[in-house]
Amino acid sequence: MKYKAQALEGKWQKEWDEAGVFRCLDEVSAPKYYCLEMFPYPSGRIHMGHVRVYTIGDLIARFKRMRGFQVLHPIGWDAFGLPAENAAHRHGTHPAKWTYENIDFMRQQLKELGISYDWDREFATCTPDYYRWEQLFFLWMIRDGLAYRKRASLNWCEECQTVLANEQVNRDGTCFIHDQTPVTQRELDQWFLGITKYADELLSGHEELRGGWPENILEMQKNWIGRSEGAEIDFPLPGGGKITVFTTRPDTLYGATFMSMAPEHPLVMEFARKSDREKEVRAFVDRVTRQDKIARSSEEMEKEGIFTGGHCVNPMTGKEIPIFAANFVLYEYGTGAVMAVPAHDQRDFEFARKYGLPVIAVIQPEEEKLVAETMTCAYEGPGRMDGSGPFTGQDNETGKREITRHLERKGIGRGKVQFRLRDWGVSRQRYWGCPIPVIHCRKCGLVPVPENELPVVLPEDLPYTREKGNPLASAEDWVNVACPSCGAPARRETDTFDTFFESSWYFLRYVDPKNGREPLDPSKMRAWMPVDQYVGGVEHACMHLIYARFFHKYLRDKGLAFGNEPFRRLLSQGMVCMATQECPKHGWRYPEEVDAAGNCLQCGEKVAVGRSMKMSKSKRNVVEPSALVERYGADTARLFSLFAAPPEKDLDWSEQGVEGAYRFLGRVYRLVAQKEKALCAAARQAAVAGGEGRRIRQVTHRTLKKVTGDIEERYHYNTAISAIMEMVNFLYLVEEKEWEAAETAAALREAVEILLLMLSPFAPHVAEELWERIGCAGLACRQPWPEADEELARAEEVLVVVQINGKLRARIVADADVTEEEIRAKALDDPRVREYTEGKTLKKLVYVPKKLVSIVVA
RNA sequence: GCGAGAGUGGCGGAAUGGCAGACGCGCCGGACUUAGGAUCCGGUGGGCAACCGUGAGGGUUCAAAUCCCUCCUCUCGCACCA
Repeated sequence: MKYKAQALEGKWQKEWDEAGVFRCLDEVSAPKYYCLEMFPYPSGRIHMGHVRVYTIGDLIARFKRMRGFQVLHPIGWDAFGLPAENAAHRHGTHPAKWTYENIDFMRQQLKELGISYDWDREFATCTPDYYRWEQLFFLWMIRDGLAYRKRASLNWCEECQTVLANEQVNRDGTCFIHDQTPVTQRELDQWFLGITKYADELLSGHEELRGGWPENILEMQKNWIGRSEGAEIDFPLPGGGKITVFTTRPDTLYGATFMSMAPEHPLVMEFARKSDREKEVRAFVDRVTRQDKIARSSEEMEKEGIFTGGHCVNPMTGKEIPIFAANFVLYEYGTGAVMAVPAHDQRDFEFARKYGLPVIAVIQPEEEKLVAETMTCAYEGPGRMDGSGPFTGQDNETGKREITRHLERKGIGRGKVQFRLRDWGVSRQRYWGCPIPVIHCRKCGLVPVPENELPVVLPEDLPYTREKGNPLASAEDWVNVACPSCGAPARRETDTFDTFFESSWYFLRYVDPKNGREPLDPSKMRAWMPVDQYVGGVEHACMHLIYARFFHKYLRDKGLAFGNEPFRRLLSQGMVCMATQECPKHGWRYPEEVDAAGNCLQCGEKVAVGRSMKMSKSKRNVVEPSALVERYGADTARLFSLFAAPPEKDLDWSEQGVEGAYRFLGRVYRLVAQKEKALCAAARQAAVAGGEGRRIRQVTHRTLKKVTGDIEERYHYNTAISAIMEMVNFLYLVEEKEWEAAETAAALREAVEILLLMLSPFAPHVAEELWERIGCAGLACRQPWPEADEELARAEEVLVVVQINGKLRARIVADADVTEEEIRAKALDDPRVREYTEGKTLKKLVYVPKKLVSIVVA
């Protein structure tokens, strides 16, 4: 009679596996549904964040299967990446070994959770069978001019003799391994992908996604892409040549009194050298380039600059203006130089006041007249053009267009749409990644590896040491090759791809994961894409999701993908959080290092309970999924994850909440087990009945309608579960005799069957077990989702509340088909209402059908 | 700093302009029991009450947790972590 999750879960996982119920076949007539969760990085073990995403995805997959869809629900491993190298560095384990062992362990953990994956489609991105195709895509991209080389600056540690990721740089600018060594910037040639060519389409594609994607994600992407309209303007240099700037305010051109350049801009040092200011300018540039880029763009950051010694000419006024290097100008954005209009840009204003540069107001607002000398801040709003030659008097929006036209006619400027989005740097100076299929030849330069020589396989048998940077560089057998073009000795590129490369197309490969002839089979792509539901963390809002959309568009242009957008719907789930515990002597404590009374098990001191934060090993506020499954079973872990919060919100982990979920499943189990005999004896067809039978059926169908809507339309699984709980509470209160009487027993059998089917996507193992116990044929997870009987689900009575002057004063029960007149009369006649309205004038009466009557009296 | 979110009982949450607190946890009481940290049943925002209550303050409305403005606090992302 007792609910024993463990034995029962193993049994059903085996049954599902043997029946192959989750294998997704290509040739089926049912409509397709592609449900995908963001694949995991094989970091070692599953964490609660994984449990949450995969449970949400599985709920959707199982639900859609019951809804009659042929569901594709795959899983794989995002298996290249930095942690494998860090592990190698720390523990001496080879990245490949570490990765494959982690995959084996985590696969087992996912299987224990009973997630309904088609395991036949599993792959790891670190295998040549997968990455060979992205090497091919890259060769295409080179040919299409979408991949190109550019110098870019990188974090460099002299001690490691290698490039560092941002996360490997300490806050104080030192190396994460050698905390005495300052990280410097070093310029290297890198591969870039021209994602900005798709910038406009990535933005306009939002129209297609609207409705299926959360609005906040679209907003974040929009800001990330950062489209802004303006103009490029050439400022001639007195000695010949020019500097081009991008501005969104061509209307303020007459007010440009100096120019600011990014300290990294090569012209900065050139000007300095020519004017003997090299020393002081160099000092400034060195200091600023060491500053944190985020801090540098902050508005609060002190605006700093230095005169470079150079001048250029304002093309409208013909005046020479000085050129400064300034800490707030970013080299990556626009042209790395901006015209400074202190009267109409706050940053320029602060800068001009600080360095005593002229301020000229060229836009006048409606209400007041700006005088440069008395301005205390920049005026950035609209107005009329002033001191702007022939444009004076125009409205500034007209002025933007007119000045741009004028510049275009004279050939010294042009209208330009600028994006904040930058081209994607994909080179990584690392070992554990996909080799970039290029060969460096002395004579021929960069030579792409010929397609028929792909894949360039990453040698996994290299001894891995951190000592000399990327081990690929010293793998002589691998690095030294004959140039494919001239046959002379040449060297392979030793950089590997950014791991976002792999995650940008894995969802396409799942459709046809074993295809050895081609990366993607067009007919299968047409059949299965797009992904109908994508589930993943909000932290991927910009980078992964934009890269993946970009890849899909490129592959569409190559005729391999179809449609414009790969993910029709997106659900971005919140984080899993838990309270932290801190011992005054031993610091952060794992939950199992604290006793029931809240004392540290090591020293007995009282631990301080901190506020709930994202689960992380560093704070030790983590719960091991395996321990949870061992203790309560997978169904409890799943049910709690779905019940504790709606999917898009952060979830607070609570041991007691888990306990509650477990208790609920026990309650369902006992209910069915206790009534097993009566249920098996009951008729299989619930009749349209009156009395108690009808009441039972009403509860059943109302619950079914609510649960269906919560899953299908609202994506609120927590309220779906609470509705199921309410139904179980109701069934517990049904009297013994009703389980026996024929008519009510049939209604109760129907209730229990529907209950188990509703429970099946949430807690599939226990649902399966009980489904079998009450003598139902087949697997619960293969049954069609039941249809709610609208007639039974409909409310027969409505509760109308009466407000008087905004305060709730009475409640009225009426038939569901009540008319407005009836309810008005009934409301005004109610004794409680009369008490408040007696002797007063009725000023207003609002009736919200079947919900509320609002009376205003004076 | 910029961008995106969140803030409701003792706790997780429910209610998306219309009964604030569904459901669960915790707590209190009862039943059963040799026993209960099992199970089943009931109660549970505050206040004696009028009433008061959704981070703070203002506004719109017959009606605001929900819409608008100002502010506070917290979380996530910011391009080499995935």
